[in-house]
Amino acid sequence: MARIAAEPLRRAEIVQATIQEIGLAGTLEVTVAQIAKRAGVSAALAHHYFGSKEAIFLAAMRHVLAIYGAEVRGALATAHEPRARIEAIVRVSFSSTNFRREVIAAWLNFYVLAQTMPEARRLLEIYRRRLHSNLTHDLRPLVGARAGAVAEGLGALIDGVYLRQALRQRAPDRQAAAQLVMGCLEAELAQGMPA
Amino acid sequence: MARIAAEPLRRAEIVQATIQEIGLAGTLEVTVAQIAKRAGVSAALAHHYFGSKEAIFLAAMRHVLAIYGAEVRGALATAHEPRARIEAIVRVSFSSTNFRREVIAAWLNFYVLAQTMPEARRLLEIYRRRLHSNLTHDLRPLVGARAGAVAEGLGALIDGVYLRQALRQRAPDRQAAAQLVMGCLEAELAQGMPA
DNA sequence: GTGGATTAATTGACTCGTCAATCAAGAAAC
DNA sequence: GTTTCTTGATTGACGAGTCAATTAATCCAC
Repeated sequence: MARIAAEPLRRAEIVQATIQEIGLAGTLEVTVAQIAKRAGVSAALAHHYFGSKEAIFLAAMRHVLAIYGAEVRGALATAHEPRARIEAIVRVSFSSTNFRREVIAAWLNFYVLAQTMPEARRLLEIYRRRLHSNLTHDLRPLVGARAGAVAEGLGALIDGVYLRQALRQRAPDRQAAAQLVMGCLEAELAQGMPA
Repeated sequence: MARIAAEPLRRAEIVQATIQEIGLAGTLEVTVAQIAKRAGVSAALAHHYFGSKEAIFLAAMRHVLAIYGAEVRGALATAHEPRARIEAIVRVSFSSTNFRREVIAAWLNFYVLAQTMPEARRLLEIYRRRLHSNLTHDLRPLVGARAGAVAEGLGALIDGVYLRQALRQRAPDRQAAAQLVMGCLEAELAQGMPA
């Protein structure tokens, strides 16, 4: 062996730098050199560890999705009432970790990435399905057969709020964003079970 | 003078080709050569008429927004009841002209474009503001002071449905999409005026 | 009408920059 | 002295934008 394991550290640094660069540029048109520079390494090293630019993007995506997933799991672990669980998911979606400039820009660009990279599409599909499944599960006791449709709506709404935030110049207003989705949830819950 | 005016025709063809290429690629990473080839002209001609790739993208964007705007105006012209007007806007948003593969992909990428091009951002802002204004106007008599918030929600939801459709492989289901948004609208209207 | 003059339309070939990916070699740990 | 870590230099491809040249329609003077 030689040296302490630098690989995991470097990989993490490069992934972080990738998210930051995408956030700063607002685009996937970021060069490996830029990413590497921000990570404090050479472009060659980034290629050495990841093999390709695509792989770097995928790693960044996995990271963002992993963080989100972990937070959701954490929040759900301590919420037991259906209503509270749904609110927990919404709150995590607009937490300070996830609902911030770079990450929002990253999400937007991941959707673009998914247009050309099957693996990226697959990752987003997993996120979408899990969100849908979580929401449906806890909506069932509240709105019965409408659970699926309402879950679909909430999911789309969350994505829409992200998309629109990407357009804004101002810093994300987590409170307002969460409130907006909660309002819609409120209205749907008031509808109750289907007639 | 010389020849019949070919310029407007060519411009339109190039704009069409641009939307198609973006739709096909799912990305803004399309070459001017590709666009020109699809339009049946040389890349040099595209540059001649538009000056730059950015200008081509902006023209494509203006075209998509103009079509959408025109359809909305048309639909609103024959709807007078608030409820009918709101439904008209939703229906247009998921009309066969707007809610189809290429145009959806184009929208997604226009959001990315807006991250770097102020003019693109401006155009999307105008779309957003007009939608918000239209919805708020007709929501006022139905939900009173909540009109603004509900309009914001509906707008975000529509954008979200577009975003999610961009991820799907299947052809867009206009009926289902419109139904989803209508369902949310329904729930919000049932809430009525704020207490 | 007719034949240049004028002007728009159109393009192939070229330039110049950029960037992903490679490689061979150097530095540093153990 | 072996292995990992790291990089500068290089390559090869690609693509936006330019330009000079060609084509062809229309006008006008006669």
